[in-house]
Amino acid sequence: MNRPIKEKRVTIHDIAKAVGIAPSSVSKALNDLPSVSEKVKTLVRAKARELNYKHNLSAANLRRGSSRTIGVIVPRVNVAFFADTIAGIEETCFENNHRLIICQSNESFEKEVQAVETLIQQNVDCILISLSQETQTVDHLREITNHHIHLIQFDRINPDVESHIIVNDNRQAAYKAVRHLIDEGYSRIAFLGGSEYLPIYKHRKEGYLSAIREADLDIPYNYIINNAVKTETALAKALELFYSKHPPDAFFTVSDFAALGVLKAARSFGLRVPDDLGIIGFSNEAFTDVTTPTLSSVIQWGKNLGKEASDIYFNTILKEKKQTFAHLTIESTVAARESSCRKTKKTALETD
Amino acid sequence: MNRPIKEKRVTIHDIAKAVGIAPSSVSKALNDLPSVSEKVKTLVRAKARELNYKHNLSAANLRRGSSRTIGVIVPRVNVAFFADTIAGIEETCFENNHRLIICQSNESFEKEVQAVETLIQQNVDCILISLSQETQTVDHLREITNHHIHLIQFDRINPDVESHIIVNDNRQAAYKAVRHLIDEGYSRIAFLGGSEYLPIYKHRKEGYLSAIREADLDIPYNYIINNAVKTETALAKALELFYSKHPPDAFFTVSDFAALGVLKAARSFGLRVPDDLGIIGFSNEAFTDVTTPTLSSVIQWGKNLGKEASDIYFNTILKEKKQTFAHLTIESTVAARESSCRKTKKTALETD
DNA sequence: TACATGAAGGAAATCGATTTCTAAATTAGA
DNA sequence: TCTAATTTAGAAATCGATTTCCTTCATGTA
Repeated sequence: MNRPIKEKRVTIHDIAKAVGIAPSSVSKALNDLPSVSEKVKTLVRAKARELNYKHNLSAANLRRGSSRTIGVIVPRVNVAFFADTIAGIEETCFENNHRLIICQSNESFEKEVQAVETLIQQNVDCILISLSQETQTVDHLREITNHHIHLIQFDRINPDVESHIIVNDNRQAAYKAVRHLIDEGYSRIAFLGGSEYLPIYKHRKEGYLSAIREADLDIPYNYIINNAVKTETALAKALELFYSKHPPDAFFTVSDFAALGVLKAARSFGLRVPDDLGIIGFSNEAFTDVTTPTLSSVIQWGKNLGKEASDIYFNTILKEKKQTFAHLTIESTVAARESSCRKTKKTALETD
Repeated sequence: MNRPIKEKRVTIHDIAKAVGIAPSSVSKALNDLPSVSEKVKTLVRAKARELNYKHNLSAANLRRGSSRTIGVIVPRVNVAFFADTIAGIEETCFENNHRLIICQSNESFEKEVQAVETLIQQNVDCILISLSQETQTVDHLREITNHHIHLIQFDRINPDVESHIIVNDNRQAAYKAVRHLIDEGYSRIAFLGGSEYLPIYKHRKEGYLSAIREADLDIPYNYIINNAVKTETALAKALELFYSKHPPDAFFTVSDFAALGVLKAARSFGLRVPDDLGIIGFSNEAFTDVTTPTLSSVIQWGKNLGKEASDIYFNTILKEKKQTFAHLTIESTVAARESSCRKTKKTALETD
């Protein structure tokens, strides 16, 4: 007798019929366009709520050609910096009534290409991307612009692709970190870097070198080590140096994980941190706060970067309709915690 | 002279024209349907690649009524457990050629409702959700099923809503954690819990109590403290107990952040961990590995849970078309690290 | 009074892929 | 050889919201 089963989705036609007007007017009312009276608008809005109408994005996208959705692709969502960046982007999107789709590349080139594909198919209006470590070619980024989707690269970028760009000032940040070590009286400062091919790591190395040169410090060639971003590699490399003829009295590492490795190495070798050895890492991972001693690091203000990045879309692109590409740089801050402060002693509870 | 500007998107009609067949055949070819010959299929696929055709999901969604996309809503993406869960879901989606949209509620009810709204509008086929701490009502979850979207609740669930459910065995996990403390010779075990209204915390408390009762331990009423999941609150509560007449000799906390607070409190009070005080937390956050001493915790196998959860959709719902609701439980594991092992001593480098 | 102006609403085309139904062509079977 | 069965391909309707014209009607102005 009763045959409920599959009621169809409520559409603007249903609202139109219920209110007694044309579907086109309903659409205009819901979009708050000027060519429909306030009276009709309130009527439509009320009926929409009553019928529990849900806007069908697929239909609107198809017609409009835009989705009021932006996509972001990051290597990993559970890395402090990217989590912060996403938080910033999210906030801006929310304010501007846009949706956000988050994709992870997991540092894999293949997944990154897949993610780009997905976002293009989803018809997003803008893609924010930070490249995976594996990424060497950029055809997939060109795809994005070919499809008339706005492209904003952040942090891990490739300058060969024309796009809006927003980065951290890695050179300057590294310089400040090393400067800080020097100010604390360290002079034999070793460097644990990343891949030479990624600009972020290259710049951190340059910052390190310029601080070293400026202070006129003498650094043995073996103090400069690439490809040591992980805890284990860093631990091994640090131990090697501790056993060498001229061991360093401080480490600047391009990742906090490496800094942790150095800390473990120091502990197992019997060095006191910060008295015998200074350590400063990079990125301000959550755990830097809970080690003993706490780890100094460089704060990248990811949330801020995320906001600025999405602002490029909402302001520069959408509102001002500028044709030129934005190119922004965010300054970082040194978080001097226990592991690098032997003059200006800090304790765990009062750090930062 | 040259007028590139805005070439239109390549559609199946373009392919159809180029190959010399009907658009409907192109669609069938691209979807690998049986009613079109192999010859045509290869022809179409080649031409599609050549023209750089991109499937328009909005159009397909609109027509099909489904999007081959699933949505997941979590309180936070940068919490170890949820990051793992997402990784698991992602893998399964990838294997099944579905897209994944990730949303964060940031533990806010309002944002959670917003996220649900977004996903309904995006026409996702299935929503996986873990509720925010603020969530008390569930009308928004009913919305999901009203729109004929499959609903799977995981971890932080509300049993009042009919849906597929997959949870961790929190009771059992807590029981095992406390049991472990008892086995290590602790007997005055305090409990730092969460909100009584969230099942996960309620269950952890029950597990704690059952282990205590089973061992016939005498626990003063003030050892059982709710709403202490954060580092600072835990630190304060722990200190209070240390100063009391009958201080505990161990803590079981429902979060690793709380465990960290206890550790800090112990340090500032001058207690040695694990000798004077045993500590075990919950969730196996990344930082538990790097504190001194390392923190024992409960591993929840989030990735596994994520896989099982999405399997419910791909297997139980899609393939088997079962009408009943799945109800799964995942077992957790105690990670006994330094902070709780005074009999079976562990060192930082050999843990786990 | 006659005309211009503008506001408010509607009809119909459109976005691009899918799907149903039909027709043609091929193969098999008797 | 002729009919039935089976492939293969195409025509056309469809999904739901948006948008571009129009039309109508009210208001203001000369």
